[in-house]
Amino acid sequence: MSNVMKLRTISQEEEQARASKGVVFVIDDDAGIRSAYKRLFDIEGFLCVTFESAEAFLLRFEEATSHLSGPRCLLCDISLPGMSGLDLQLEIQQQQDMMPVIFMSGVSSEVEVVRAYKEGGYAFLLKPLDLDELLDTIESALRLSESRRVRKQEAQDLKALVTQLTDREKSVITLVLEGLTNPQIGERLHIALRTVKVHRQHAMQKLGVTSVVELARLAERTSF
Amino acid sequence: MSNVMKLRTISQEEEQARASKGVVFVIDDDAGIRSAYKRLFDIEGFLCVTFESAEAFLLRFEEATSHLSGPRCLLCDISLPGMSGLDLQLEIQQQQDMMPVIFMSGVSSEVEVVRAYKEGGYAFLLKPLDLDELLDTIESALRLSESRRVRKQEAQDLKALVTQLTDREKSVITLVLEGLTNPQIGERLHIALRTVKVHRQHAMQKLGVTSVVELARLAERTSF
DNA sequence: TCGATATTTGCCCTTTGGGGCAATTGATAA
DNA sequence: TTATCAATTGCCCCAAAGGGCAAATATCGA
Repeated sequence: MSNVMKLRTISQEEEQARASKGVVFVIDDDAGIRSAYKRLFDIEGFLCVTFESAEAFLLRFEEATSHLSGPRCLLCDISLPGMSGLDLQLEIQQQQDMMPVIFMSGVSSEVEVVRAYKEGGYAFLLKPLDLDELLDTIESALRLSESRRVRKQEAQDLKALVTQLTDREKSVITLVLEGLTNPQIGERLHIALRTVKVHRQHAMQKLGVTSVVELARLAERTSF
Repeated sequence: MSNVMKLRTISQEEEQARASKGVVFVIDDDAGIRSAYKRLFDIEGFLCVTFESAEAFLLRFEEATSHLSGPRCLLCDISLPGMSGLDLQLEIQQQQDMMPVIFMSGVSSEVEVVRAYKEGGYAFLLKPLDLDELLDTIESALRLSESRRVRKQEAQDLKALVTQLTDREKSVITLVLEGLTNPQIGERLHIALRTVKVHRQHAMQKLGVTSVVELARLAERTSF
């Protein structure tokens, strides 16, 4: 393995390690400001990717970070040449990711601020920026992003489990969750007691639960 | 019953009916504006109570509406003589009620708007107000207030149920919720199987559930 | 001191739950 | 056409849940 390869490998690991702590996208049309933020967030241990415009962000942020996992947020100047921060925000809210957007601005009208919040902006920072406030905001935005991701992942996992069930198994489990006993379920579905037991058993196995309590807990977190 | 009494009774019923739809508190130092809002919200079927200052609101809103139940929100001009809308907002966030606060303002600096949102303001409306937007905002704030109330009520009810349980019953139920069987619980607590069953039975009765599934569901919504 | 409540346990009985073993039927994929 | 899988059911067995009846102890407020 060449030295270059070694370095590159280390860099990828480092990249993922940073991404795990948080990916901070920065959009600003001033190259100096971009590099200042990049330095700051690099020091803080985040992975920072900067863009010069909203259009550039939409085009490239996905390919730039799709191989990386971790919470993410966007720090965006509200007044940008081309697509504005507010319009970008609308785009982002449409995506499934819904990454929190933190706006910043030096010369904002109150109308812009109100619109930013109304359209789901996570925060609005006015220049001159307070460094501690900036970092606090970034961190809480990343926490929100992470908790959303976790919730979404859980929902997906559960959905995957449930789709493994056959129709019969699903209907049996549904009645179990309504509190019916096996004999009652048998009557309801016009099947023998033994059949109910088999379906119930299979379903419990597939769902990876060993007691009704676990089953109920799992069912609370999804919708059968 | 005198005619006056009759009228008063009807008025009280009407008052409660309106309160059930929603109580809208309005704070503005301009008497003309206050009465304009009052007329508007009266027409819309809400119960509207106006105040000329934040101080007056804090002093009198509770006695004025404590006998009435229903969702509530506050529509407040941000610039008021004396205590400002923002300071009032801080007070309100401390209360258990946490009624949503909608700010309005004609001449707001963006700093004020940002602070209002950061401190938990529900919305910010800029003058000139759009009537539809105002009503939409009021209604969604009232919905939020209502859902908070419902959630809180549920939590209280459940807590009341749980405190009815004796220590022994609680510990048995806890282990049931961990998925242990009665014999296992008996071993764990060093009590006879029959004793476990009795505690379990009593606890289920007190909690008003008839199956483990219901028990688990209930437990998901509380923290034992 | 007396009655109410909580805690405990034993005996006994019925209903449920869980599951092994075996067999049939129908559908679907290789 | 064959093999796999879902659905079905019967027989049998054991463990667990639910609960009636009765009784002993302990605590605690009236």
